[in-house]
Amino acid sequence: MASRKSRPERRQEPLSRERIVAAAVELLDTVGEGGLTFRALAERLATGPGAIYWHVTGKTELLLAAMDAVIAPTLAGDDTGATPQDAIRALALGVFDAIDAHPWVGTTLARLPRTPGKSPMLRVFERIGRQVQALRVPETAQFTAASALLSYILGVAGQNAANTLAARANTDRAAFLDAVAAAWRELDPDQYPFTRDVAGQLREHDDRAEFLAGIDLILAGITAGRADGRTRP
Amino acid sequence: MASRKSRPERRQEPLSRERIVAAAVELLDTVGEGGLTFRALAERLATGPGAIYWHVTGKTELLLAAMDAVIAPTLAGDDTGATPQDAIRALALGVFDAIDAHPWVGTTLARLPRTPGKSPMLRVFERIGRQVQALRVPETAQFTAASALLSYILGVAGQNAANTLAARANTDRAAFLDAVAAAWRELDPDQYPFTRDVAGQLREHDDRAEFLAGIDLILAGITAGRADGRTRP
DNA sequence: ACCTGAACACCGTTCAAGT
DNA sequence: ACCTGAACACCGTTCAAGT
Repeated sequence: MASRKSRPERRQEPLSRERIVAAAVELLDTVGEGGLTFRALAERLATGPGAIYWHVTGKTELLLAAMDAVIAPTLAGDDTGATPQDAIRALALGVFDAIDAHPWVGTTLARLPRTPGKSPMLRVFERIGRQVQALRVPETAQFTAASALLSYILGVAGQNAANTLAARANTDRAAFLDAVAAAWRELDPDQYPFTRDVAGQLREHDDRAEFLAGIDLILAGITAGRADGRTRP
Repeated sequence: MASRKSRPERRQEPLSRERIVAAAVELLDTVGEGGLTFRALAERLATGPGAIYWHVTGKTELLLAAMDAVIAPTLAGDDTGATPQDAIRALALGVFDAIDAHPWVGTTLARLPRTPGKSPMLRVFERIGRQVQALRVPETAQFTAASALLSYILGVAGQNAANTLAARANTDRAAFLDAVAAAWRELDPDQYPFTRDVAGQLREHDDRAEFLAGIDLILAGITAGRADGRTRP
């Protein structure tokens, strides 16, 4: 239809919000949160740092846009057909995997200032909420249930991202977990009896499975006592 | 017993880790995370920035120490006498209140690199874990249960801290919640039906009560199906 | 042993000047 | 309208030099 240059020359592509955000994600994935710099970004886009400010108001907006670019695609799936529980599990795993692949999302989430209502996490909240409604949770309890699920997801995301980054800084994940387990076992038995007890479980533990088990715990709490009857007749 | 100057002259007090950490907490409380600067800290302590490095290895260690100074006192309480559920609620509320009073703790938590095993949150994990054991959770499920509770607490803490900071930046909390609710109500009904539905509940909602309700949800999940009998006989 | 403060190698952001 | 890049006002951290 429309005419197209057969060889688009990379250097002359005009700057745009999308190109900037894409470059930011790439930079964040490659060199981490500390590597996202207006100077580095400008160099990658073959301009000066000032040019970026024409398309983006500042670093905060850039980070929000980068997060959204990573999170939004994981919510593209269709929930029809699955049970609400399974839809929530799938949703949660999608966010988990996205943050596992882009740890900077997890560590950035907590730090960003809340513009009223507009956050990449609102998409997740909405999707969870719809499934909570499908679970037939009473209206007054829906907000609590959806918030609890989202908070848990964000909490794990942050922890897991921090661990991923720490593991990356050291050698690999297995070695890192071993180091943590070893450190736990050397704790003062009077002060840390429980932590020492469970240190052994750290080695063969699967972050993803553990995450899902926590989701199931909350789901069980949400639906507790209204399945086949109440505990007190 | 030992002789003591009656008027300790403030200016000559020697520098020490404790004084540095105390000044850091004060600075963080007063001017926020962005306000903690080695230069500002040095000025408050009447020295040069270099002096601080003699007592502290860098900014990360300083932040960890500041967090620990705020969190550790909230765990001083004694759990004997209370039910495990109540002990966990008290513990969780202590952390919640500490982070509510010092929002920078919540936003800092996720970002800090994990030194193997040594984190201010390990204290919380240990305390939760002991109560999970007291709940008679099977050994293989203890780690999952304690982790889920901790992750939820951290997730809420981060969210709440971000909200507190956003509210502080705007006018007050009530006005901020109103602004969020208004923004939610203006969302596209096709894309955000649930969020629009619950926007009304945001106004009379109590963060602390909501937090506790989430804890109870997880506790219910942890103890589900083993109180007065199983759902399937 | 502990402190000082200038200096180094960076930041985010702004803004006159260009096209 | 959009881009350039020097300049401003900062950072964390280091380190020779002092006491």
